[in-house]
Amino acid sequence: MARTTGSHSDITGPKIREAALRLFAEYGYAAVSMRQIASEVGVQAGALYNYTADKQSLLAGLMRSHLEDLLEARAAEPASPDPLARLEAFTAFHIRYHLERPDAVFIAYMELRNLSPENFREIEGLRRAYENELETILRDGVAAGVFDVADPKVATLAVIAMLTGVTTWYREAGRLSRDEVTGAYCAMVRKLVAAGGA
Amino acid sequence: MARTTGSHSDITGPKIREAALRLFAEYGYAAVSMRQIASEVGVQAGALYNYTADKQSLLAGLMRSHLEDLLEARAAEPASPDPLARLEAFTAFHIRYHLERPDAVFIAYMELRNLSPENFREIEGLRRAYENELETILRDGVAAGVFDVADPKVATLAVIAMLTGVTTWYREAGRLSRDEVTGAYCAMVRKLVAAGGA
DNA sequence: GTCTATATTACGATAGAC
DNA sequence: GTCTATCGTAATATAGAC
Repeated sequence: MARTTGSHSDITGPKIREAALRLFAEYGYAAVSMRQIASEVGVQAGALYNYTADKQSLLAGLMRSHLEDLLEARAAEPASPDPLARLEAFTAFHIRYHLERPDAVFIAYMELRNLSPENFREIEGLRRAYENELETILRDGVAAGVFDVADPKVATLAVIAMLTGVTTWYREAGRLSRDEVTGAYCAMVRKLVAAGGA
Repeated sequence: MARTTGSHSDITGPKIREAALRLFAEYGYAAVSMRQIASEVGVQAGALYNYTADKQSLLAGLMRSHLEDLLEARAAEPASPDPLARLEAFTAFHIRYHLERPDAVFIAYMELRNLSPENFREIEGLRRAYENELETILRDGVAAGVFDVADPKVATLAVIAMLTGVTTWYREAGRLSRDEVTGAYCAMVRKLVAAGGA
């Protein structure tokens, strides 16, 4: 199929999203201008509006994609009847997935206040769905008698905060490898929820 | 002592800092204008520059004060020779102090990237000093044989992330009181670091 | 689909009167 | 110490040519 001269819609769209992701993560949504994004992509600012209604939609789209991808990737993980195995799998998955997408993670946690109310509700719903994955594991483990968790909701938030915190300090060139970090966190999470004699 | 008409330096300064703290926490440093801050205080924008060299200094000052106050309050807490008692005290202190200052906490964690390089280094040093408080407790407990922590540095960051995460979800009108939340986190932290038979 | 040009609005910071 | 007024710059978003 012949293309109109200067028609790059199939690559410009993703490039805009990549540039926005990187710049929002580095400088913050409010501090990044549409001109900066356009400059990074190699087009003029006006051209961005062929791909997004406004700056707000660009941000919301990035956050929505991140959380939808997260839920999808999580759903694709193999399940297990054993709560402890599921907990370890969740922990390893969470750390791996988040360390691989530091920019998206950063934005999804830091730019919530820059969402419009409707967008905020939607994004919060997706986050809640993800948290429910862990909460269900904890409740199942308690019901099976293998976990000792006084308040599964609080424990869920505590564990996710702990795990996500890795993204704030982990460096590829640092003292520990990803596997070592994952192992350390798996051990801590296991102790945190362990029943009596564990 | 007689005052010049319109002289309010002794109250305007703090009011500016309070307004900036609140607005930065709600909308983000980059999204808040000097005019907004001035309007909240009840003065014109130009008057702010009698109290701060520029917007950046205003932010750095808020973060410095927060972390210095945190370290000071922590130092004023009674010590104990027992690592477990010190750990519980640290946990309770951290949660209480952070829940009492949600705006300052939010800014200190979210606006790091908006600091100039020199200011960033200073603020990071203060944060590191606070983290060292917990790391020392963990190392002492390991040395005493009452804690089982494979990597005290990682455990320190994990615990602090877990504890600070409370500020993102705790609501005064929520299901749990501060004491209940503190109790829940103390129990989780205790299990997280516990040695064998604990 | 991208460009240039621009409408409109707002920003941080400063100068000088009072 | 605060005001009014303003300088110089940059923001989001749109219009119309190509």
